[in-house]
Amino acid sequence: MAATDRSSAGDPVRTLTLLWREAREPAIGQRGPRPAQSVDKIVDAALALADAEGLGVVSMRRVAQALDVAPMSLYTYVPGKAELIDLMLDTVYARMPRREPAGPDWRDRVTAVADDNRALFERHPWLAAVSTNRPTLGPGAIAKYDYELQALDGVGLDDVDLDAALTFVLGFVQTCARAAADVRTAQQESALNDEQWWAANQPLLAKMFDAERFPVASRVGAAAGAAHGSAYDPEHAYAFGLRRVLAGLADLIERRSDT
Amino acid sequence: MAATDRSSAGDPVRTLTLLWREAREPAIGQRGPRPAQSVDKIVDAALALADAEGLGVVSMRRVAQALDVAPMSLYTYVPGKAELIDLMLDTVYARMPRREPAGPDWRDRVTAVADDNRALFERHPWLAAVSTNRPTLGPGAIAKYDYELQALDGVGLDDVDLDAALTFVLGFVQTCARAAADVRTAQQESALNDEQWWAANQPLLAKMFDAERFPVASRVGAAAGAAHGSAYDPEHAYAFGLRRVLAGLADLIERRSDT
DNA sequence: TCGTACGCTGTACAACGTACGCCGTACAGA
DNA sequence: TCTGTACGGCGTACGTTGTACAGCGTACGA
Repeated sequence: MAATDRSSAGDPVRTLTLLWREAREPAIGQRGPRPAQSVDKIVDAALALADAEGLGVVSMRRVAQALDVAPMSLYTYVPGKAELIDLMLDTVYARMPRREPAGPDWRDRVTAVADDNRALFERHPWLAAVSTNRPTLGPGAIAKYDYELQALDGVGLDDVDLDAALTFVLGFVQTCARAAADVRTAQQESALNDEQWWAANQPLLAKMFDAERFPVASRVGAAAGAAHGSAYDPEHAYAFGLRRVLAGLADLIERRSDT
Repeated sequence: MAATDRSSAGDPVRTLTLLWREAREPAIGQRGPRPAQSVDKIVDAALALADAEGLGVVSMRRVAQALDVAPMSLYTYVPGKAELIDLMLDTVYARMPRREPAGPDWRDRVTAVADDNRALFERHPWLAAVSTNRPTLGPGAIAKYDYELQALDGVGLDDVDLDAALTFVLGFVQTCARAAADVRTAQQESALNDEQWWAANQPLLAKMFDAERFPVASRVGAAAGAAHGSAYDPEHAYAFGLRRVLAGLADLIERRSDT
């Protein structure tokens, strides 16, 4: 299988029991050598590797090497790489801070949720590269869900809207984080600074910002580029977007005027 | 290089000239055999493959096979797979419909932009699997940018906010599309129907929806699951989110009361 | 003490992107 | 018309990935 870095393939029941650390399936008698590793050790090693060098270097061989173990030994504990990534995800979810509610104003509480999630993506940049964040339904994900729902609980939304509102907020943060990560990697892998880039693309830039073919794009693109110092400013996008998100939710919470 | 399915590595100048179909670098004399393929033929073949069978089967070998050509021949026209994906992206952007403005109300115009983008992700499901949508700055991307900006031009936003607002809308649609794609693939690869899944996970479900440990999650999760018939309903998430997005933008456009 | 369950691992396979160098074609210049 | 050479095409090979499989040795249950 040529799996891209996606989570969770294979038997979903097996994945779930693993996430909840339910009894492993042999485990009847305790014959044979005692396990020298553990699921947690493997997940921690993979996490350390991903945090330090990115998801790209997280291969089964590399994780095994970090544990001083043969690559195939990992498969004694984990069904495959997809499940390992699921475990990594659930682990960082479980370790997120669970503060006291940020205040009586739901806006402050939602802002805190958004900021915490943004910080999560900053602490673990590889999160933005995991293609699927499909709810793993592990203990960490559910604890996170429970905690974050509380920020919006009691403001008068029914439960269905409550769930949708949280999904909306988290989706926004994720999009921002991914965009920010894209900018970072783009900057890293092109060894060009801005000046060199503009010089090298001089002839094309005229076409790109052709005010006749693309009147609005050339005008707005120039203005945005000048304001941010580059084509995309993650910080500004987050600040702007969060205000829109809060205003959008306010319309639902404080007015309830639309369906 | 262990590239995941991401776009654009290598020399960005080369990528840009390719996107704009600028003169290829040899092309001084016209010696040697005439090219039997072309960039466009290759991109079209890759697009057909991706549309039909997903991004996972788009390998250089497979694209070459579709063109009845040896794998390495593709490298005569395209520097590598990353650039090929950039070209695929820009091509589908270029082919998006460019309608007349949807009406005098900016809400209708923004809704049309969102719907068109959602349709794009539905027509090309592999788009959701491309990890990076970093602006390729190809002709298609710029034409799309120019066209979509017009939906929000003239409503009283300054250019910087205009750019940010569009980014905000498109980010929302992208998040929805990715989530929807995740649901689809999850359903496909687990051959379990809902009933079997619930039966198999019976013992774990009690823990997962433990009303003592996770009071809010269990309550809201149950309500949302019952309302949608599953854990996540892409259609509902899109409808809900789009209303929030419009309300969030309205707060900026019609009130301009916050910074 | 012995059988066996089970942890561990070496080897191997299929698939990937792509570097390298050869082959043959067909035009530019003579 | 002839020839040198630029260039399209591609066969081979390398390094990397996830992981199937079979064998080996350990340490507990009986």
